Amino acid sequence: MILNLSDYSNETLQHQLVQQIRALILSGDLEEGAQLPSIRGLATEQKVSVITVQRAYEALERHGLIQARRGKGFMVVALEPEERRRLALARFEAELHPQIEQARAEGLSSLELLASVSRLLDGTPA
Amino acid sequence: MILNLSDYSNETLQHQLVQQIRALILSGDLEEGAQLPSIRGLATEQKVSVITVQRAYEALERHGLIQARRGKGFMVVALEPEERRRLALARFEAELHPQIEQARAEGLSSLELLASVSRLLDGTPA
DNA sequence: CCAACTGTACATAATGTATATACTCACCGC
DNA sequence: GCGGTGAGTATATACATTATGTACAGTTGG
Repeated sequence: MILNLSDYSNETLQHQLVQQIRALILSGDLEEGAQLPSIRGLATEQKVSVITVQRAYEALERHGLIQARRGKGFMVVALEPEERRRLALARFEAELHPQIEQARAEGLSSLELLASVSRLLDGTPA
Repeated sequence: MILNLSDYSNETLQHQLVQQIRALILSGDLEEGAQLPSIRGLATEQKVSVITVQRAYEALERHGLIQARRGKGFMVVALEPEERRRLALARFEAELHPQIEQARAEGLSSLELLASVSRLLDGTPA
């Protein structure tokens, strides 16, 4: 599995794992029913501890994205494309909402924020 | 000082302090040159430990928003309104950028993200 | 049945957060 | 000038979170 973990990131290893596997699932790169690497396999491959992967997989399970089968491993659950889109949007908005509140509290207007977001989005193709 | 700290927030007490005092400064509610409450004073008022306030004030000092004077206390530095706006925008964009990257990695398009942001911004007056 | 692989559980160490307290510096009144 | 008071700064400790390493229990295939 192609993952890009950094020991220098502000994000915990666990969080990096969750985010990157989540992206593979919600984008459809990891298909429903697909088998995830075993906890030990991924820990060895990514040179992290077993518990780090375990905790990441548990978080993804709580998010409803994967399911554990003891003795078999974890696999991707079946989600409609619309449901995947809904989950992605929900996460984005949940993260964005407090940032907007803080920016407003700091004196920025909706117009300024919208212009800022547009600039960030224009930086890369849709 | 009117602050709203919650023991039940996902954010650390320290972070809550930083964000709320930062908002008071950048919005202009706390004027340049204004004296901040002493570390002990604010700790007593907000019923938190002295070190919690100390760490928050240190962070705000690193952000360039306040300055310590031993024996005198901390005070708000002089910032042009345009500089305050620039700082507020920089924070917002720094927080938003990784969220946009993650949302894209999860399969969302720029149009979807822009629509989402607009919805969130339309929820409250500019 | 047994070996190998799987997830799950547990003990330990390091780091971050928060509390309480002590030390040092600055200011002000006598 | 000196002492008291209040300021920031530093230190020890406890707790929560993160990560490592290892052992236990379940599953599968030969």
